[in-house]
Amino acid sequence: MNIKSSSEIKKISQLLRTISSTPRLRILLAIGKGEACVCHLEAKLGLRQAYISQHLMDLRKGKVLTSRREGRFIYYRMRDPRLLELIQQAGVIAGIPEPELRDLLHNHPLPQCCCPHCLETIQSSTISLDSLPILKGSNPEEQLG
Amino acid sequence: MNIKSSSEIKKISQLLRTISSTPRLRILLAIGKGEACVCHLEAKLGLRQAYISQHLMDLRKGKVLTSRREGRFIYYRMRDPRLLELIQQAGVIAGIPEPELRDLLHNHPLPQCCCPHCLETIQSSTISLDSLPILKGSNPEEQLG
DNA sequence: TTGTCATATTCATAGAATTGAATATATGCG
DNA sequence: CGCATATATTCAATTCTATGAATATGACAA
Repeated sequence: MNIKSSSEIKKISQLLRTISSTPRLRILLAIGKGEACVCHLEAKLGLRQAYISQHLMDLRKGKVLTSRREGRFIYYRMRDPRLLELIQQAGVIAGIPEPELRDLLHNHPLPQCCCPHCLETIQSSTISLDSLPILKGSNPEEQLG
Repeated sequence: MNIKSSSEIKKISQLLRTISSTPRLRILLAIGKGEACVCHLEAKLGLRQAYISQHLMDLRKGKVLTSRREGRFIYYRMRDPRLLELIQQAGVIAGIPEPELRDLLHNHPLPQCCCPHCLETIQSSTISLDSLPILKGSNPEEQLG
């Protein structure tokens, strides 16, 4: 649109715009430094699958995330881990106090997820299996491996 | 909208959204670590005054800029200078090479501007006055002090 | 092949952001 | 005061973006 609006500025603009939406920020914080599959994010964020997939598509198009298939599951991770620091710095500038910020960036365990990664986490964590919420139409063998 | 979308995430989201628009990014880069008045930005960016003022209003509402009046001029500056580093870091993550990034962040002199600050800069700079572009309806005495 | 599970895609639309045009305010000067 | 300059505000129209609903794809198992 503007002659002087260089392609470099457009790149920065696109990156910031891509990560600035609330659901996408939540997805990025949920992925953190590791990996997450869609069902993981679904369980963690309480959003519908199709909705999450749409935002994951945006994040892929915006070169923010990469994906990797493993059987039926697709795992997403940051293309550049420095992005997490950028978000953190944005939080600092936005005036969020340290404790809240730390909490945002900390990844709590995820008993509601059914993917292999999370099952491992649950088995090796100190969370009592009795405290797990009941999954709708769930199959105990699948849930607990 | 989403129960789990905390107010902290909304703050980060709002900050990023505010700075992510191309014209606003350009304004922020033009201000840099210093101050700038509207006419300065107008000259530097080649955008209309009302348009710039609109975005400055957004940036003020988004707590990104503060303003200070000095006579007829109003000078804007970053509320938090770390924001410039954030933008720079976004540039790095967006894959902009160092030289281009350095150029984006570097503030070139501004002969087209008429505010007292710029007149000082021109007078103390090594730029030949003969090379200055002619302002429409300009008054040489005002231009050169 | 049929079925099921995990995930992706398409489409329609409500709502938000961007922008242009016109106009208003505020300061300083003569 | 009346005028010029610097900046702000309002309003309407267009253009994006976000979201929901429905459906499609792709892998695996029986």
